[in-house]
Amino acid sequence: MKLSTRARYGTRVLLELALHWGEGPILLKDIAQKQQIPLPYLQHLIGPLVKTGIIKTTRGKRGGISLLKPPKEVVLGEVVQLLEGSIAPVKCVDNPETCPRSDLCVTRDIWEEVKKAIGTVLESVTLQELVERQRQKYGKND
Amino acid sequence: MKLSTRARYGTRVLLELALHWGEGPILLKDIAQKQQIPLPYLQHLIGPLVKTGIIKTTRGKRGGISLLKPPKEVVLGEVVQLLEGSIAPVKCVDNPETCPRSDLCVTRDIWEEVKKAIGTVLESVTLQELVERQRQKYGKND
DNA sequence: TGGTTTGTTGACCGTTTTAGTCAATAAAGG
DNA sequence: CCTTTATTGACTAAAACGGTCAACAAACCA
Repeated sequence: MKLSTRARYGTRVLLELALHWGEGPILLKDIAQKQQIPLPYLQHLIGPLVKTGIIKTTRGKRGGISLLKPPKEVVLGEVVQLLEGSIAPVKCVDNPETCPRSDLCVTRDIWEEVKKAIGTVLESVTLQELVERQRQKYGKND
Repeated sequence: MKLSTRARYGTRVLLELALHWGEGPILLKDIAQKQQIPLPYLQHLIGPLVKTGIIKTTRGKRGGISLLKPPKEVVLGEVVQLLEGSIAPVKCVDNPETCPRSDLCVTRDIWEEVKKAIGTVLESVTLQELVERQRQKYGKND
């Protein structure tokens, strides 16, 4: 029932980008350092984020990565979903056909409710909200 | 973000016991067959359930395992918690000291909300309710 | 043009976790 | 004492996971 490091790191990366929204590309190296993520690992993390159009990358001098949408429009649900593959606590919730007992299994119904509950929380949080929460904790100082 | 097989099997085992509440011990072998769980695996599953007093075991002829409390009093939360170790989606929610950034990390706050949401669902379901749901799906026929 | 900066990709590795098995043991019943 | 049944511990195979390395590609700059 643990979230993968991919998803945890991924949200932190996007939070970092959201904090610097509007300031142009941020270096992977800097993100790695600020968020304490191994750089080579980070390099792989961003792949899916680019592919789905959440961030864009810029190469060469003064390059880096940056958000494609304003923080207000990026919801945590899609991010976790993307990096985690699925937020369902069991396979059969997303793919009933993987278990022959799916249609009559009452425990499956519970796992489905769990998935919904998780989804509700994650759909209700945007990067913008994370930024605001962070600013409240830290004060404006980065 | 997947539930372990331990937890999935475990709830099915308890459901099976709840369905036969009041009928005396049920053979591990029968449970294994009905719920399609490998018997040797099942043998290990029950260990923690016995230890925490959710079920009791009886050896020898006409032995097996049985619930210690009525199904109404067994809540899914404690079962999953027990078999899963924890329902927190990240370590730092249960043990803030495992991450130095815990007190200032806003993503951690979100994971905490996720944990609460999962907990709320699981605390709201008892074995008795699973039994009733199952009877509704199947009719009274086992 | 060529070199430097930066992201991109794919192959690879070591560890841990997980699901599952096997076999030896212990208790209860008949 | 023999059979039935649960208990325990050692063990294994496979997958997942976190992480690294190195070769490559694009953008920029001089």
